[in-house]
Amino acid sequence: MSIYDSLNEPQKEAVFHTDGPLLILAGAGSGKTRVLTHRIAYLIEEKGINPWNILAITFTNKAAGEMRERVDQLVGFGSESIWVSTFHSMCVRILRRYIDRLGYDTAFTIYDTDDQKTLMKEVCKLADIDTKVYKERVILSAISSAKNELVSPEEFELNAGGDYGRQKILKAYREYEKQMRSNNALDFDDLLVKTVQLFQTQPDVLEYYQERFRYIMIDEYQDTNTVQFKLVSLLAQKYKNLCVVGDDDQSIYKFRGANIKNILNFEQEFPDTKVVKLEQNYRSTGNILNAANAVIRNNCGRKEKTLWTENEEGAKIALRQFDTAYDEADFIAEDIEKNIREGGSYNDNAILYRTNAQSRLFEERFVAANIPYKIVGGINFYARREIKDLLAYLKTIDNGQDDLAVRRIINVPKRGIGLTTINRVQESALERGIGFYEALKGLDLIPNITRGAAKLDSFVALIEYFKGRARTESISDLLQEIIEKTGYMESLEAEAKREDEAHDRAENIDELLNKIAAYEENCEDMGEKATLSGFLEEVALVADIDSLDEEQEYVVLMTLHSAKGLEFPNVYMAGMEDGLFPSYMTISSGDLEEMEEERRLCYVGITRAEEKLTVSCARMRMVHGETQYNRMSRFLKEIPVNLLDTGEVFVKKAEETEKEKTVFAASNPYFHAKKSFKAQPFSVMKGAEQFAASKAKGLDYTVGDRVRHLKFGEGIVENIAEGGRDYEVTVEFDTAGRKKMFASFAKLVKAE
DNA sequence: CTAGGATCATCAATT
DNA sequence: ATGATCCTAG
Repeated sequence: MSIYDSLNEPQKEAVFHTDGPLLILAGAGSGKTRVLTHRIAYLIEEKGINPWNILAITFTNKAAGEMRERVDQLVGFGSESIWVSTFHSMCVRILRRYIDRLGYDTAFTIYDTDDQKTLMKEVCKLADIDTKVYKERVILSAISSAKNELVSPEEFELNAGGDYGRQKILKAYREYEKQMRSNNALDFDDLLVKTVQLFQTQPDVLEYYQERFRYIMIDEYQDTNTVQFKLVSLLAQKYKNLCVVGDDDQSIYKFRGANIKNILNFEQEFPDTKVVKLEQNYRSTGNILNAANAVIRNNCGRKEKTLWTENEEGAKIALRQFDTAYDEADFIAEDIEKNIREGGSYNDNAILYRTNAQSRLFEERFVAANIPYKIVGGINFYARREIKDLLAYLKTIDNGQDDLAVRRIINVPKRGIGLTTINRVQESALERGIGFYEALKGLDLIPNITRGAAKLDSFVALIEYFKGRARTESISDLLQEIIEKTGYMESLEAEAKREDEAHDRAENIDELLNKIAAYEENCEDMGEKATLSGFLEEVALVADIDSLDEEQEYVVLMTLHSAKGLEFPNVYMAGMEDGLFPSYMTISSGDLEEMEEERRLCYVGITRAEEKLTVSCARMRMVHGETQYNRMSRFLKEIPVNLLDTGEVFVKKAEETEKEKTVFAASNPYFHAKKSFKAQPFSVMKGAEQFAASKAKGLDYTVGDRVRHLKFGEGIVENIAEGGRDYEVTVEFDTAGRKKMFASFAKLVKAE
């Protein structure tokens, strides 16, 4: 009896195929983690591979930890020398060792999204870019896509051509790179890009890692992007022992640059690839699986496969529609309480939603009902103000080159150092080509600093003092001292606007101290030295999901994206409404591929459920402070009715919806209400469906056109929605504001 | 020059 | 509803 007997045939095939490229197409819940861990065990035990030569890449740190644990259980030894990590952590480890070859200091700092935005603001000022026209976010995402596609500023220039907007972005890209370099900082994308650059320019480094990683495994391969693919192919080039596991139906990170072609074209990229399909699902009941299959079937660009299961049919999928989002939250809270009364435990339940904002309603209900819960995602712990402030102190002490960090804390807590003074220092630093902190140390060289000088001096003295302490104290003690010496807690009290705010923030700081202590302890266990930079690096790469603990008794709330790779006995998918999921952006863009990505997300959600799935929607909800009226999500209509339990009240309505859609729509009081599509002249023009619809009816105007109304004057058509026997037209009038009207009554005329 | 208050825009998903 | 920018008083 060996550990491999419990595997099914295709699983065994995958485990025993150890040499050469291997593509495992693993449907949801088909036991891919089992395959990966058994494969590692097989490599070590049966093939005598040194664990040291194995690299496994997972999507989250949490998954990495679990994989190590499970290998440990199988093999009993050696798992600690397997390199299991995420792409980003792997790159950091490599870069800490070799990035000096690319002209960076190995003590580089990692910028998160907030830092990037702050820096971009700066960049736009320097490059004379109007952030009203080119938003920082937009520029940053353009740069990020460029990096993800391995497009350098030089190549970007070649592609930009004469396009004015592209030229602006190019300018920002150049300046951004320059600033990043002088701050000795890398953003998330850089971690990957620089590693690829390192491998491409330093053959000896590449050779070293190729030798080291003779067997490579990659999980969630469908969500890798172009850089990651490049990285992997460089590493695997020599031995070609590359095993990737993925499911094209679960690719949900296209917006982040994930390239589905990486999986669809794997066989072309790596000739002689063995392909194994895992189609037996062990996770979900028959009904849940059938619903998932029915939904995903509506997508075109996918590898054909159908999941099947030997599990029993199980309960039907509960579909509930409510008048308001409050009712929805009430129902779910009550339903969970009911489950608990019947002997269930909190951590069997998960609530999944499309946007983080939806968590608030549930949070309120749960607090009121005394239900323990944990919200994953939202504002990252390390993105909170108080945490970022304190980390900025640590960064300043650790790496004086990080201007952003220094500027963040120079007046926090308030020291009477204002913007003007900071700008003077900045200018002087720029002129002399040195860092901000360096400039601070040579104050006397800066003109026009008179009143501020004393304050700046004492700030520098404070930091220098801390630097001295950092050499002898532990990180925890250092942070404690920073908090005391700066009077940070007192300033929190003074700044707090809300009752409890200071208290909440203080709790977060305690949590930070705990995390530092845990890090120091962990280092001790591993026999490594706990360093400030080590801690800062760990901090930069943790995702909220990493803190999820299955043993803890709480209901988990998170976005559908975060739920990837997890499973729960009882799952609620909330807010299943057109406009929320799929989102307005997707609907109004008319982009088929985007819609398919949303559908995949829905598929991911459904397949998280083991025993019971509840899908729910509300007719009315507040979004961004205004009331929206939404219809049931189109994805729900793709689930066959015989798999659904619609509840007594709802049954009638569901039938009506099916048979007499128009009548139902017209009699629905909410139908006439406002559906606010925001004005999006460019994307709306692409709205092919809407365009076709309005044309078909013979309206002589369409979205984006200027029209004239008898009473309201001229305006722009923002939206044309089909409903009942008429079209509902939304017009933004120049003088009368936004109005919604029926086309047959409004008598709108196209104006030119 | 700095701090505090008022006004204004923005608002998917994540390492 | 929340965070950034503008404006004014000290």
